[in-house]
This record gives sequence, C-alpha cells and structure tokens, in this order.
Amino acid sequence: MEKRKLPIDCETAEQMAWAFQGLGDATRIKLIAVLIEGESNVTDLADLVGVSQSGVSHQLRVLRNLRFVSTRREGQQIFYRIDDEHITDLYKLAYAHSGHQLAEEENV
Amino acid sequence: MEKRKLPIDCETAEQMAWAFQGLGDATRIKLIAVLIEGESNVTDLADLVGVSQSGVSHQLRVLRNLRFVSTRREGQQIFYRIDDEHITDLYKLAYAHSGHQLAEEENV
DNA sequence: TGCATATATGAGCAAGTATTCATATTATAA
DNA sequence: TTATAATATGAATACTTGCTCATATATGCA
Repeated sequence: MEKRKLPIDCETAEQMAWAFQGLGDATRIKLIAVLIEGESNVTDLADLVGVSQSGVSHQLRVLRNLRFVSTRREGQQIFYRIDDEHITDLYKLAYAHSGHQLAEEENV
Repeated sequence: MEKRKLPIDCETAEQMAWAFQGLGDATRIKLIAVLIEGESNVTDLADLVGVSQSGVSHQLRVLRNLRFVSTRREGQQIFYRIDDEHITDLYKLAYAHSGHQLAEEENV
C-alpha cells in the first residue's frame, strides 16, 4: 500500500481558495461581468448591479485588495477595470459551464 | 450616452457564485486536489488534508450538496470521487494560474 | 449477540461576510 | 469660500462558515 501525498501545498491551496472566494458572491460576479465588457465608474456599477453606492464600494475594495481590478481617476469619478486576466478566464469558464456556451463544446 | 445593461442575469450570477464559493476554502481545495487524482475514502482524505474526520465529513457534505463529488460504498468505507468535470476544469485553470499575483487580502 | 471500525450528524462557538446607514474625503464649480 | 457630486470608510447588524467535541448510524467480524 503506497502512501498518497497531498498533491498541493497549503499555501497554494490557500491562494486558490482566496481567489475562488473572491468570485464567490453574486454581487462581485455581476461587477466582474460588467467590467469584463469594459471599465466603469462606481455610480454606474451600483446602478447596474442594484446595490447601494456604499455596498458597491465595499465590494470593489474586496476586488481591489485581491488585485482583480484596478482604478483610474477621471475628475470626481473613479473608473474600475479588470486587472487580472486570470479572473476573466475563470469567469468565462464558469459562465460557459453554467449553460451559456461561449467556448467550444465537449462531449459528455 | 447609451445605457449599459447587466450582462448576466441574477440567477446565473448566483449559480456561479455558489460554485466559486464551493471552491473558496483551502480544505475543500485540498480535497478536490486529492480526488482529481482518484477516488479516496474519508479516513484517507482526513489524513491527507490534515483535519479531523468530522471536519472532513462536514466539508465532503458541502461538496456533495453542490454535486461536485459523488460516493460509492465499499464495506464500511465510503469512497468519494469527483462528479463534475467542470470543477476539475476550474481547479486546473486556477492551479495553472497560481503562483501569480493572488495578493494578500486586507491591505490598504 | 457484542465489539470494533468507518462515516455522518448536531450542537456550540469563534470568526468571517454582505449589507445599510451615517459620515468622511476628494474634486469641481459657482 | 460654499455647495454639490462622486467615492470611500467605519460602525452596527444579521447572517454564514469552518472547526471540534460528542454522539449517532452503519457495516463487518468473532
């Protein structure tokens, strides 16, 4: 009986868990969905995803801290944009898997 | 000025968030990492990921409820295996991307 | 039957999360 | 300066989560 070994180290597992957790909220998924189509300011994001300005700002901070998004100031407005194409990849893969075909199909 | 529309519906956003949340814990990531290499019983999983039998069992229930894994009984043991190749895809994509800028959380 | 092994479950809890409200900060304009 | 708009932050709250301990359920064997 050979002994199996954990095929991932703890640190990597935690990093991956953080990334997935960052995507693990419907409001943040919506924010990312909007931002994948192009940058947007906070007020527009709040309108689009349907939560308060404060709520969106808090969630954007989460995405910022995870470096999923970055910002640019233009006058009084702050424009957010995706800053990690890995996140776009994960989003698109999950979106494709949720019954929305974007990618090539597979045979099951 | 054209009005942007939320490019995802709420239900899909919630579904995706659930899936990501299911992957949003280091213990569950480790369980999936093991199971991707092949089925395993609960005791072995507990040993490998380093939490108590009870803790693993609780987490396996989470994965079961999400239909990420399924089970097979063999005598007194229950063998778990991945039952959703989409999860394998997401795991592998994130794993391939890890080691990058998955930044610390909570900085300012 | 009785006992050991394997797994699941429930309670309890410490810690974390998402939201809103109120307020602070920053920039622009009058 | 004062007022207004856009964004960020802190506190409070209700809710969730992951873990351990103790126990329950299920299987196998003497």
